[in-house]
Amino acid sequence: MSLRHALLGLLADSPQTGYDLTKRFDQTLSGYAWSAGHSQIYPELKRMMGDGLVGVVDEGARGSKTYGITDEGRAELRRWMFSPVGDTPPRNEFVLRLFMLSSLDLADTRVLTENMAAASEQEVAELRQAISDIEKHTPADAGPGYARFAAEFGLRYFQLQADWARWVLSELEKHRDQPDS
Amino acid sequence: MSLRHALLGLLADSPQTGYDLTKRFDQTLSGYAWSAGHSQIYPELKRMMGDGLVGVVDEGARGSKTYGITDEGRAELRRWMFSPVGDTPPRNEFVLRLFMLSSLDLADTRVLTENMAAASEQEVAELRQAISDIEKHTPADAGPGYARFAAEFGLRYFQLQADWARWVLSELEKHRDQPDS
DNA sequence: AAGCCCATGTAACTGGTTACATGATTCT
DNA sequence: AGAATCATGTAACCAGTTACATGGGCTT
Repeated sequence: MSLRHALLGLLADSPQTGYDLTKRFDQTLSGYAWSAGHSQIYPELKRMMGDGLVGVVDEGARGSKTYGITDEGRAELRRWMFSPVGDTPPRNEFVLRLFMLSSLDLADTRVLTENMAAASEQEVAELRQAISDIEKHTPADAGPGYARFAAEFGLRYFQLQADWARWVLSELEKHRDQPDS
Repeated sequence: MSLRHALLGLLADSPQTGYDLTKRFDQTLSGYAWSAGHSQIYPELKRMMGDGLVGVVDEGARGSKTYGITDEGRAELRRWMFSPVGDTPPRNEFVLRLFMLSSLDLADTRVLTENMAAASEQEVAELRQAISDIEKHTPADAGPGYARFAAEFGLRYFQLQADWARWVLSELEKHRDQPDS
């Protein structure tokens, strides 16, 4: 049940409403980590309150409830962070396609791989821009930048996709004389 | 509905039974692409036959049915391969944890990051071994090795995780004088 | 004959998505 | 006044997991 721990992690940073949490999922996690809609988040927050992991720390306008993490919640989050990974099976459509490349003929494979490389390079460029923006607005003596860490991971990930696709193209090039092997 | 396309991709390689397909998911795809159990695969194959994407090409012992991809199935697979990615949301527990690092104190962050680096390095070593085994048994004049492409991706992916984790540790080191920022 | 692997299926349940529904506040 | 955004919720549905169930064929 990773949704629960994702919510605990976000609330560990600062207390937030279900609405805020929905946006955070959309903006920061849904890229390559996890995703959830509000219809899943609101009921889960209630259940987590029942389990003592979070509490309502404030009620504002429009019936909004601000949830905060409890000590018990923090302990549970830490326990999860240190537990072995591996339970939830991965779902990565990009990688799935890459495993299926062999179902195409050579010409299609080249076109598709070229597309993948270009798309990944596009994402690299955007992330590089975003990171340099972050760094411009961060004083040199600030503490460790966790948002920066995540962005760096994303950058390296897309760079990997691009490099890998270019490498596949070069391997395919070696076989251009035997088009049907 | 990626399960359907994963099955089409596997059947495009060669006709197989539901049982075979279940094993292929386990052995090759469940690492970082996709996963599915037999209880999901058997009904889906039936539905796909209803939709004309696959057909039973052989019936063997123990009531086994060997499915093969149809022309219609091949066309659908190709259509999917060239369609924009992005529909199915990612689920990657490792990356989720990495986004949650900031919820730990500095000492815990160091220990956990060190663990992540070591685990990834272990996987790199195993994959490197597997790849060199593959290459030993492949004649130099063989066609493009798609299994090799996938393994290469895996290798680079775990190498990325390891490198990133080591980089985070070095960044944290820069801040060891301000333990609570 | 016993044990293992092959082989297929269904049922109950859980997690996740889409659609429906409502209303308050803020901005223009 | 109208539109956009804030804010929460439920219901129906779909995808995926776990558990239950059965039996044939192969090896020792």
